[in-house]
Amino acid sequence: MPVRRGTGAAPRIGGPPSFPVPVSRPPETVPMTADYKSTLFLPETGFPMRAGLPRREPEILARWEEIGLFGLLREDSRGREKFILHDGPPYANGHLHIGHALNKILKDVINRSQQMLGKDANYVPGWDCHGLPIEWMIEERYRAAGRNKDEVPIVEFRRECREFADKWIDIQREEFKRLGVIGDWDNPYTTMTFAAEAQIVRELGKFVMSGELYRGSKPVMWSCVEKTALAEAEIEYHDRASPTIDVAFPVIAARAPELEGAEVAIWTTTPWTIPGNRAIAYGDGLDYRLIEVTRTGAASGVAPGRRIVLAAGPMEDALARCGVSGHREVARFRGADLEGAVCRHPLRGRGYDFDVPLLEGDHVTTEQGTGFVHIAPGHGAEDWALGTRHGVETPHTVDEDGRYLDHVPLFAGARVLTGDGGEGDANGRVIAALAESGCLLAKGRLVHSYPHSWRSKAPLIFRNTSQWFVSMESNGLRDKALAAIDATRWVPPSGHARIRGMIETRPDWVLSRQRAWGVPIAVFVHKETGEALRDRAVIDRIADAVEKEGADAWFAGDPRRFLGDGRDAGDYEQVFDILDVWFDSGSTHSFVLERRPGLAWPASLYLEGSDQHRGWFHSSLLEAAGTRGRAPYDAVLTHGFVLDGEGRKMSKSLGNVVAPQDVVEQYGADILRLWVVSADYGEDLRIGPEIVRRQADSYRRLRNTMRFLLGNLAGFGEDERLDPAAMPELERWVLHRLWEIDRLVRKACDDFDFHALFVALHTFCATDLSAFYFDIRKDALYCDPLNGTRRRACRTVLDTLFSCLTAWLAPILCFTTEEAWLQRFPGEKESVHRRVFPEVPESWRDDALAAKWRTVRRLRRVVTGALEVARREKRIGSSLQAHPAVHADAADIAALDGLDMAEIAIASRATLVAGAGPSAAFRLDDAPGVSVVVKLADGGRCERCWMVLEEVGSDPVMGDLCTRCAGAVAEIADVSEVVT
RNA sequence: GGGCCUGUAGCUCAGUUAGGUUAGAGCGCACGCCUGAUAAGCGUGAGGUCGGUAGUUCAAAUCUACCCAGGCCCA
Repeated sequence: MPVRRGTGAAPRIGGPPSFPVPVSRPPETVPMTADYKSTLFLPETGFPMRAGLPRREPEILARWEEIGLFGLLREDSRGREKFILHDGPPYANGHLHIGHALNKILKDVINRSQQMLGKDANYVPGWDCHGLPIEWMIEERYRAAGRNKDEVPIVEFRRECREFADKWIDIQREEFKRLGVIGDWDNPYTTMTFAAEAQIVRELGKFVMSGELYRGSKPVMWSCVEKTALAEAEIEYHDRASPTIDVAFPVIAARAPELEGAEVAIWTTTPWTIPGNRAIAYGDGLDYRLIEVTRTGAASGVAPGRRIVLAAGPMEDALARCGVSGHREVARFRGADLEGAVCRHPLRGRGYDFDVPLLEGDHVTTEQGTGFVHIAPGHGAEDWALGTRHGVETPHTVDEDGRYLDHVPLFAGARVLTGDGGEGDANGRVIAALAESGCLLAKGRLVHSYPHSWRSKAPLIFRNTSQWFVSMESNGLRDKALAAIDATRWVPPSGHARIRGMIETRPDWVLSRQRAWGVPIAVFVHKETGEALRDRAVIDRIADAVEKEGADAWFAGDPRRFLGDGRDAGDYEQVFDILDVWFDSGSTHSFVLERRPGLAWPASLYLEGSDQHRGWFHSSLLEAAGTRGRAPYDAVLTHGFVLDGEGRKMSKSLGNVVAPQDVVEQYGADILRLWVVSADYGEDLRIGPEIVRRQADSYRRLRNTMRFLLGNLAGFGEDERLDPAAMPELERWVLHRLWEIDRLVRKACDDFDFHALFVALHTFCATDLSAFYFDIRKDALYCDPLNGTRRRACRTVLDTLFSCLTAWLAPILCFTTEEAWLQRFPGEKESVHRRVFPEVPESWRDDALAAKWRTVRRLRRVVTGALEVARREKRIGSSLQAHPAVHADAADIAALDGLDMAEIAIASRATLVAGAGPSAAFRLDDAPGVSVVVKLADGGRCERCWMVLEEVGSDPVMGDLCTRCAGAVAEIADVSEVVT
């Protein structure tokens, strides 16, 4: 006779008081072979096993938007201690890449965790808007349309740049939101709002007022055709033939007496820079030789008897160039021996009557040339840096056309390059003059890689130009910045040394750019004195105008409105250079943290990739140290860079780029967020198809843990809750573990160590819960009488686990934990993110119990090992078929006092025996003294709980059940009768 | 070339600061069990010259030097 199934499937468990809905029929009529499944309390939940994150996450986002979650959080945490993570602004062009995703997810995890630690983590995202890349995009458009940028009014050009930035802000904002990043997305900050531009002007004004801003000069890559400076990215390198010369600089002073009357040889491919020469660089660790020429070839301009200093490495080549066929070595030197030596310029007596000092230069090599480098501070970046460091002047020698200025002796008016980029007469005239002076040792030609303009394709030169600087020394900026570094917490600590090294040696900050899209260096220069106008009122008038009209006010306005009465605009030059964009972003702390309600200065934390030691951390530090005497942050956290699965840099050409949008679309943002915390982001991170798949695996375990909790908490009510004191040890052990993990979670959040947090939680879910606690308690949850103490204790703990796990994982799995939380608590404005981490009472701590259960699990491992052998021998399948006998020393047996080893090992029965077991018993090497003999459990199988017990069959009515199950079924039947 | 950093099982990481038992974990993998968490759950197992070489030491993943590979920032 077929068993008639009940009207419902499994008993539904409703709200409190929780009792099941009726089962199929009264127990008396249940036949011996009944299907008891419907009498079990099996898990039930609408929380699906398959996440479907790509579809579900946008729904959750929409709900957050709808309830105004960010606003609710601000209300909830009003008055709490603030945690301000100040957002480093990404540049507003292009879609997000994986590095953006890493950065913003990390920030989000930190903000959410600080919020749940009980703080007010108000996060205002921002964008960096000014600068070259956007200018190029607009220029590119003009080119495509056949327009010339220079013919477009600057205000119109700037407007197009602004619109371009706006467009990308909108796109990136949506992409960031999709990652689950929560913040004030409706009111982000940008560097191009009028208020921001005005504040940047004010900040610059502080450097003007302090006198730290000064006009100096610096060589830049210059196109004589376009008459403009070019940025690195606008430069192409092509082969070009250049003249080469070896030039002798006579020594006029040196420590070593042998050097008297000797000459230092330099080699260069730019003869035209010799008029700009002001020093010679040598390498400290290099070997040098002083030689005397004894024989020369016919074509040589070098006479025997001349004494020349050269580096040992390139000496033979250099002498060959000079036609020297015989020489003798007079002396040997180390570079360091040349310290303090001075030469005269080879054109001395013809307008070049200054000394040429020998300086140590760490860029000097012996690969080419003579081992000495001619230093023209106006014509090379390294030359300028070395010269500036030693107080050597940087002369202006050529104008914007590439023509020697009038004050240049001998060569005024000569051209380095012609108007169309061709070779001018400067090189030839300089070479001729050197030959006349007798200092030309050799000349030749060389084809080498040389910079050219990307636009005109004409060769470029390094040309000295006027620029605006912030002095590192005049007002003690360097010292202030170094002190600020020492007062800041750097995570990881190596960041301290990294930025310190940079600040210690960096030259003055070049603030000016000859560009259009940026905040102007809003300064007036007195035409006669060359001094910047230092007048608080003028600066305020400019800033106020910018606040109302934007920075265009500076470009479009009449200077008289700023200068005020009593000054003649004709006396002043208005500076139209713009600020280095690093000054913009370095000032964000002032127009965001200081001026926005709800925020605070300084920031609790700045968090960016490690490249920002040179970038934003650096510029923010200098800006704030100069204007406020300290860093704008209390702590700085850096993360590494994202590499591909093999640890290589990602590039389009390698085809190894992982786009965050693709991961989100295929797996979901929670998977990407899991990836972030699964790695040690203090170092470089890898991502590739396999690594993403691994995250999906880890995710499944966490999701299923939550699903198990939800399923077994169906209908849980407060009246069912049990006090820990009344709980079995197993439950109290779980509470102890929660106490331990709570501590770990809070410490990990303090340390921003989410990898440790993730590992701890994942291992806890997999090892302690799924493989141990849940596995053991499934029997009680499914089979025990509905309100049995053991079952109530377990459900109470499951409730606590749910509370803790959803909170602890919420900063990471922001979507999944929300889904799980709402599954149980679907309130209108309910959100897991509005919670704080649950209070875990100290009373849950029980070290003695933990020690005891370490023993329990050690014994259990021997049992499971023994069961596996029995399984292999086909003696058992399910562990419930077994009856293990555990032999252990008396101390271990005593430790199990009051515990049921059968329950713990999921066997039907277990026996504990003190003493050594039989020699054939199963043992594990790492559990000495413990052995297990697996017997088969005697008795019949309970058709409900599947335990094999001798008592089965003893119930007169339900002969196929054990006593416990018979009672449970009877209880259900009683209740069902009441209900029906 | 310089500054900072990294290299431990297929993957992600502990362990290195203060050298000391057979180098651990989770995942993956293989095999098996269960079929009442089921595109789940449980168990067992395999898998590592600790980037390489040389050195210090009774003893090195751990300290030193050099080398190789990779990253960021400079040059």
